[in-house]
Amino acid sequence: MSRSGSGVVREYYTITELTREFDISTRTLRFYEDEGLIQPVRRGRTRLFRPSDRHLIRQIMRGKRLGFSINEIREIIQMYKDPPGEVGQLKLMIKRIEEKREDLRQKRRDLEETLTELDNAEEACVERLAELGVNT
Amino acid sequence: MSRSGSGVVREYYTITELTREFDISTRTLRFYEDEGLIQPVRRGRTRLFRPSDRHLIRQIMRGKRLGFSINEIREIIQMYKDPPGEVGQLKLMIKRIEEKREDLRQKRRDLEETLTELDNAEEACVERLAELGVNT
DNA sequence: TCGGCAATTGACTTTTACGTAAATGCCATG
DNA sequence: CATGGCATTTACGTAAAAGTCAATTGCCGA
Repeated sequence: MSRSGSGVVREYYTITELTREFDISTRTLRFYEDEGLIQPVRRGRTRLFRPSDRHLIRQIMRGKRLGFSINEIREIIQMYKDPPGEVGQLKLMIKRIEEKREDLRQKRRDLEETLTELDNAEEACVERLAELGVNT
Repeated sequence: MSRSGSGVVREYYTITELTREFDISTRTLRFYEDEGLIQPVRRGRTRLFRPSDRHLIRQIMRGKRLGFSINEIREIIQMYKDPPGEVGQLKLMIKRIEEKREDLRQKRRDLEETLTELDNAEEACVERLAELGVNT
């Protein structure tokens, strides 16, 4: 049972569909292709994006929100891919993954600290409002 | 007891001390001053950074690691400051803080997802190593 | 007073991540 | 078959966030 046709999972997405879904421009998607982050197939000159491309775009957007550069995102995407066959490569990959995770853990610490400080700032505002006799 | 002099809390830091501590250039600190993020006092033309400036720089670096732009960092720093006196301003401030917190919560979700995927990627590598009969 | 080093200033350059415009292709529809 | 509507390619533009470089300038100890 191959489940091809008009099922839940689309075969292909057009570039405009994806620009709408992710709220980015066609220029940006073409840029990501130039950068080697995605490789949509072609029908003639027209790009056809598969679900795997769509998933990659999702990961790219996530990386962007976290403040990673295109190069860093490229590295992270590499890590998601199938592990290499050679032992040295595998060990290197594990090392890189561990580094990136340490990076993310630092970001998490930064994030929690910032959230805490914003908590305090908001509370100070609320208290100030209370002092002014404002019924929230 | 004013605790001035060679105590634990320094009165002033020089620009080079801070460039070493935070691993940034003097150009960068001057840039932040131009941008109004810090206001070191002057002795003659020389900048003297107080502990409060140092703390601000710490916050700036945190914001940078989280991928915030200079403008966003400026906004966040504003939020840490003393709350305004006027009710309308206070309510606006609270709204802005809540928005920024939502932003940070999104980042946290992105972060956890990315960490999870890197976990899986690393595990796949480790398994592959095991398959190859490598004793970790 | 002089040498030297640290700090400042200002101008110019660089990198990243796209935006924008112009010219053209492809194709369905009336 | 002309028209509209996306798509594509190529080329140049740009804003943010510094980096780099050169020319002072201030200050401190000998």
